[in-house]
Amino acid sequence: MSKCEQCIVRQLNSLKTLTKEELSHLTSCKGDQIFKKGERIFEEGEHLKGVYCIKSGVCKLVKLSANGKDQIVKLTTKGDLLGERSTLSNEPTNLSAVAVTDMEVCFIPQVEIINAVSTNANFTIDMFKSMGKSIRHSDDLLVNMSQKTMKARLAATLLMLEDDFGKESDGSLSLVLTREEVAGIVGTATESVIRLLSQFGKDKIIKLDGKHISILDYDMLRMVSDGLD
Amino acid sequence: MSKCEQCIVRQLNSLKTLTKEELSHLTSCKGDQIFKKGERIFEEGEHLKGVYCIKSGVCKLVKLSANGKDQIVKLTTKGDLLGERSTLSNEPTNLSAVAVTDMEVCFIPQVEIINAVSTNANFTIDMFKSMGKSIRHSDDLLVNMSQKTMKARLAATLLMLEDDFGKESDGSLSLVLTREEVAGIVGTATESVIRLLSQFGKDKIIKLDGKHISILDYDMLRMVSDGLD
DNA sequence: CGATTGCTTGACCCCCATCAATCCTCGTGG
DNA sequence: CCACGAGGATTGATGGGGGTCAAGCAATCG
Repeated sequence: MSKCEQCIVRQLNSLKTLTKEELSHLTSCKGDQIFKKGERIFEEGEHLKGVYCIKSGVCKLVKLSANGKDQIVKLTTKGDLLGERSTLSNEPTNLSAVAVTDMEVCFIPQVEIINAVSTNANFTIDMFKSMGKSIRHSDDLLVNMSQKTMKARLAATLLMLEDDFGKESDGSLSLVLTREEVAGIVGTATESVIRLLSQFGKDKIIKLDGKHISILDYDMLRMVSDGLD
Repeated sequence: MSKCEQCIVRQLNSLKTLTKEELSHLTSCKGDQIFKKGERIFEEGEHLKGVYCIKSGVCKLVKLSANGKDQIVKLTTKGDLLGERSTLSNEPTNLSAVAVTDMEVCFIPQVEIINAVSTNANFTIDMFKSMGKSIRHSDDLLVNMSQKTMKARLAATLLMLEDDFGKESDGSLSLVLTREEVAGIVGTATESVIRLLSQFGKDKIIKLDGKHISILDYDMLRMVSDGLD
């Protein structure tokens, strides 16, 4: 069981504002967990007993829509917290969390979070900031989803994937998703994703190598993402 | 200038957690403002100096998309706070606020809010709850926008309008919007809204009387909203 | 090495964005 | 009181986007 004081990941989220005392206490009460690719961390409607801090791996937050298809609302990774708002507002989650890759996470009990909020003003402010960012993210996404064409949405998604997860030395996107998962982000059918991707390939905007995707022409991709093509 | 202590509207939002002392202080430093239909309370990208508490009227929070069309992200009304998250996280707004009807609002300076957060734990918790609700709302909307057909989105919008704003004694929706505004919520062209509305009318699901809309068959409307028709 | 899961392509057709023209309605000024 | 203009509402025609079903292929795994 690793110590929170020495955890690098912690620097990436609101936990960075905790004092040494708070951290050492946290070490003693947190729990470490492993989730394998495809496993579910929690389920839509579940009542969470604390937050999860991601040490490694990638997780998708999904919501089942009326038509039975999963919509990926957000991808989270190293340093992100899961279930903060349910824990803080003491309400069931509205999303399910599913491991996209193998993951290491720390579980932090609700009491600790509530405690930190009521005694550490820095922590509170930081949580407000991160929730604010979350809302902004949702709003931006909302406008994208409702106003852009599928092509533009897919372009935006590819740019986002590179921005958030980087690329390998060969230039391909580090995070490898199934076509179905990409479709879940874009909000369309997998066939549409395939067709659009192959069109981008023909247009030399991206390069397809099996399931690996490399972006070749960033400017063009950005233009497509803005609907200017 | 009315007193905060006696303000009924305050009961509807996080300000209800303030103490008598905090309220009487608030009375002395808040500002009252009137906005006429169509006026803009604040603009996307603006740096807010505090939050607005809506005493009466309706306001739309909009975001300009790349294609130049306004997307309505949220409608707010009596008791809602505007600009909470920008004020708390000290960042520019990502949305513009425009009066849909004439409005009375109170302006509360940022200092007061920050102050309340750092001294009043109840206020903090309540703010977390309301921001949590806001995120949940955005997520739900996101799934609706990305997965549903226009018809289903419009049906969902009509149900939402009745839920949030009620109906008149004659059964018509209390909040009267232009077709263009409805289109801005649904995320489509005004012509599509018109065509879909008239189709709902023919199907006896709603009744159209000029710009006034009455819902006749709730069950059917809910089914359409779920894409089960 | 079968079987399940994911990928790809084709065909079909409906939904909806867009442009254009007309009608309606209401507020304003003469 | 009426004329007129502007913004909103409506209808039509048209074409492309993308949803859906079906079938075949590749890859991964027990």
